[in-house]
Amino acid sequence: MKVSTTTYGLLGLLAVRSWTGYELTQQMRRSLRFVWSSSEGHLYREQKGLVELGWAAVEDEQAGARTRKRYTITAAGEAALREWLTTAPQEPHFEIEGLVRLFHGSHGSVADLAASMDATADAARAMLDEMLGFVDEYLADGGPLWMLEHGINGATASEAGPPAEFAGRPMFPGRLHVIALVIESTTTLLASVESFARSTASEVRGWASTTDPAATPATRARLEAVRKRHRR
Amino acid sequence: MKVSTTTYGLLGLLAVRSWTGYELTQQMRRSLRFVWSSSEGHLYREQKGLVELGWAAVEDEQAGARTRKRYTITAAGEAALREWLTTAPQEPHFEIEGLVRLFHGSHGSVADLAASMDATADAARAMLDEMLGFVDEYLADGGPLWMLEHGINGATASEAGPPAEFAGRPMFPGRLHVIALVIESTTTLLASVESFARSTASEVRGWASTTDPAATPATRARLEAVRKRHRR
DNA sequence: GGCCCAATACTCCTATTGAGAGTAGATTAA
DNA sequence: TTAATCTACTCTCAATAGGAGTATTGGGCC
Repeated sequence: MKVSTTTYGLLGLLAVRSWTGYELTQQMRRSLRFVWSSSEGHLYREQKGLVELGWAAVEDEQAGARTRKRYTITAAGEAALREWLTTAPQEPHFEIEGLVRLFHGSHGSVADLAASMDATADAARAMLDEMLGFVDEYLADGGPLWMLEHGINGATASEAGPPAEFAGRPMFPGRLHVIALVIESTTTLLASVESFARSTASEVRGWASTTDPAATPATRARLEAVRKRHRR
Repeated sequence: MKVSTTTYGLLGLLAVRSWTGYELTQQMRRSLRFVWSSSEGHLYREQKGLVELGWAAVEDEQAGARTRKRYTITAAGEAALREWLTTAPQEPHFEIEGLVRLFHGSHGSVADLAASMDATADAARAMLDEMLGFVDEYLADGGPLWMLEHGINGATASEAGPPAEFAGRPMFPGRLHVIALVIESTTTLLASVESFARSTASEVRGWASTTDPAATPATRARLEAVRKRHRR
C-alpha cells in the first residue's frame, strides 16, 4: 500500500478524534473536496490502508441492527502525520476545463465560448457559496469562534473531558485558526475564477468572431499588462 | 475508448495543424499543463485513441534512420471538436497539497507550516515565471502579435500558403486573442496562490503555536472579512 | 399508521490514468 | 570522441475514478 496525500488527509482527521468510515468520507468531502478531491470508493479503500499500515485501528461498533466501523489513530499514525508535516508539499495544480475550451476557443463560436466561461463562473460561485456557509457556522453564537473567545480551546491535551459540541458536531476550536486561513485562501481562489471567467465571457461577447482581428489592440494591452503586473 | 478532456485537448491542437506524436506531447505539456495535466504515457495512448475514433489519421514519416508518427485531423475530428465546444464545461478544481497541510497544520509546528506555505508560494512563482516567458515571446518583434499588427492572421482559411514561422515554430496569430486570455487567467490564479501562501507563511510565523489562542481576534477578523468580501 | 424517499454505511468491480522503466537513433557541448 | 541530453516513442503495473449494488434507518407526508 502506497501512501498519498489522501492518506494523510484522512490521518489528519483521525488526529483530532475518532470517526466512523462514513463520517470520514463525508468529512473529507465537506472540508477538503475543493483543494484535494478523491472518490468515495477510494476514501474507503484508504481507510483500510491506514489499518494495514498500523496507523489506525478499527473496531466494529453496533448501531441498531447494523454495525459500522470506527477508526482511531495509533501512536504510529500520530508519528507518521507529524513526520509528513515536516516534508515539502507538492506543486499546486489547477484543473479548469473552461480554460482548455478557451484555449481552443478559436475553433468554435463566440456564443459557445462565452457560455463556457459563464458556466465556469457559475460553478466557482456555487463552490464559493458552499464555503460561505461554513463561515456563517463558524461565526455563529456558540460556534467554535465563540468557544475560543470564551476560553475553550479543545485542541490542547490539557483540557479534560469530551469535546464541546455545536450543531450536533464536536468542535475543536483550536483548529479554527488554520481552518480560517484555508477558507480565506480557497474563497480567494474561487472568487478569482468567478471574476476572470465572468469578465472573459463579457469580453468575447464583444468580438465579431473568435479570431476577430479587431481584438488586436486589446490583446497587446492584455499581454503587456500581464508582463507588467507580474514582473519581479 | 472513452473520450475525455485530454482527448479534446489533443484534438484542438490537431485542428490548427498536423503534429508528430512527440510534438503533441510536448505542446500539451507546454501549453495546457497548468490547467489540464496528464502523464506523457497517457498522451501517447490518447493519440492512438484519436485514430481509433476516426478523429485523426496517422502516417509514418521518415526522419533519418527512424520513423515518427504524424497525426492529421479528419473531417469527423473537426466535427467532434466543434460539437464539444457547444457542450458545458466541468467544474473547476484545485489540487493544492499545501492547503491540505495547512488544514491539518495544528498537528505540527509553526516552522514546518510556514515552510510548507513558502514552498507552495515558490512553486506557484516558478510556474508563473514560465508563463511570463511565453508572454515575452508573443510580444517579441516578428512574433504572433507583430504578425497580427501587420495583417497576418494565419487562422483563417482565406489565407493561402503555409503558416508564417517565428523562432522556428509555425505561428497562428489568430489564436493569440484566446491564448492571451488563458495566460491572463492562469497568471492571475498563480499570483493569487503565491500571494496567499506567502502571506500565510508570514502570518503563522507570528504565532506561538499552531493553535495559539492569541490568534483569535485575527481569526474573527479574517472570517468576517471573507463573509463581507464575498457576500452577494 | 404505513409508505416512500433520503440518508446512513458501506463493498465490490471495471475502466481510466499515472508513473516510470525501457529502447534506440540524433544532436550538442566539452 | 565521448558523454549527456534530446527526440520519439512503447509497454507494464499500480493507483484511482466512477458507478453499481446491498441493506438498514430516520423523517416527512397523506
